[in-house]
Amino acid sequence: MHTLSEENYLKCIYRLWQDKGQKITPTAIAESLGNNPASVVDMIRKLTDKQLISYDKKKGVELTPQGQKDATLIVRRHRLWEVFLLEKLGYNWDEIHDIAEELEHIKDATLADRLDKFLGFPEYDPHGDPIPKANGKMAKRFSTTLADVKTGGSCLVVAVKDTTSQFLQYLVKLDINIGTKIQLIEKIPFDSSLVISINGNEHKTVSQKFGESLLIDM
Amino acid sequence: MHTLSEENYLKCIYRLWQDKGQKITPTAIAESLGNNPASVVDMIRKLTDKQLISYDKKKGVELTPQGQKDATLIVRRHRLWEVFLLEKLGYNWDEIHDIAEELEHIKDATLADRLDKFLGFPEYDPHGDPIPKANGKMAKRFSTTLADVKTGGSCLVVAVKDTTSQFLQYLVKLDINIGTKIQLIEKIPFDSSLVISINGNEHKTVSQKFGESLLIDM
DNA sequence: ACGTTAAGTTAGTCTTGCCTAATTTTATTA
DNA sequence: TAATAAAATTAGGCAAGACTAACTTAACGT
Repeated sequence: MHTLSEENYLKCIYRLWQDKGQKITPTAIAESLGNNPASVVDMIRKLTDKQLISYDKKKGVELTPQGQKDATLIVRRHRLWEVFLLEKLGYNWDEIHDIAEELEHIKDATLADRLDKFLGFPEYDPHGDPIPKANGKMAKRFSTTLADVKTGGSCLVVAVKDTTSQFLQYLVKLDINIGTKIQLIEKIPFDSSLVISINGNEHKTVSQKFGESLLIDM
Repeated sequence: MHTLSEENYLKCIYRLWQDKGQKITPTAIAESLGNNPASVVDMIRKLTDKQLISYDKKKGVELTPQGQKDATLIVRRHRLWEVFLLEKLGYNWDEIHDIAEELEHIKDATLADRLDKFLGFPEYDPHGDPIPKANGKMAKRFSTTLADVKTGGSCLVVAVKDTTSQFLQYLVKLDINIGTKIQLIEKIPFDSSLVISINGNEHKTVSQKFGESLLIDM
């Protein structure tokens, strides 16, 4: 199988691919992983040799069918472990990502499937991301953010785009969870800040960045 | 905290210490890990610098109080994960060791305690080894083996000293489990083979090595 | 179109953790 | 006790995966 590093690169490329659908450049990968672009070039060569990705200066980095399969499995494991940590071990929303980051690399042919069964075949992880099934398919991924809502409109929080504990802890503080109802009261033209009402409560102002990190369903 | 390699050395030293109580030499560690003695010497230096072990040519390798604490935690995590894999995910006896070998290195301050609670604070792991408590204490460890039983005597299997899948699969084949009753019918003087009766069934002959790998309670 | 900046790449280095080969130290035994 | 065997150690090296510095290629604004 793959090394820890290879798996992290694969997952990163997969995420960038899902997020943007745009051309994936070495620099983008480097930024995403906090690595040096030179290191990324090394790994691109390695993963290309292993036929997990292809790289073309025009098209950028792309996952091969095998690379997609492997990356999907890593994501599947990550999200299943997150469900386990939250539901079974009682961790908080903001604590599970980093631990799942380690657990996802445990190698065993049947582990993910057994865990999936044990957890009752969940469709979404605690952050609202769909969990790939054993066959690679997965439920719909949400893409509309709070920043896309029209003034006066209401929506439901269905997922988060950012899983850092800084963001998640902020959500806890604001009492926002998966399923929370948010109404967009006003957009401030100056800096695109958003004035919102959470569950019909008093108005609060959040940044544009915040709005873009919260996935919603209208 | 420690690297994967450091943790594996710590655990190995801990095991050798528990097993024999004798002097722990670089060669013994090398054999146990399947590494070259030269590599062991490197790591001894590293762990000594980190104040986890002490090394004296006369006394051999010894764990410092901190080293004991850290090693105990690794063993705790390993055995708790084994219980989880067997009881919750339905793995077989002989499949869990290698997976737990990876899971034991997951680093999180509260993970072991949460898992312990989730599993109902088990005292022993599926191989009959006592699980260290959060405070480092643990239940009695059995030390008498089937090879110590007197001819005609009976005993109960309480643990295995060998956790390789070769041995465990052999046990499955013989229908021996934790709690199985075994009577020693005869010892063959020539090669110390043992003629036994498992749960009162027909006589079977096992090797001395086999007898020494099965921990029992009289 | 050309010069400047950004992106990508190459070359060389470092650390970790392992190795082999050679050497020194310790044990064993004739 | 000397000879030999075994164990421990040192020296040097290698692969993975990161880095910095330097160089090349691409992009972009005037």
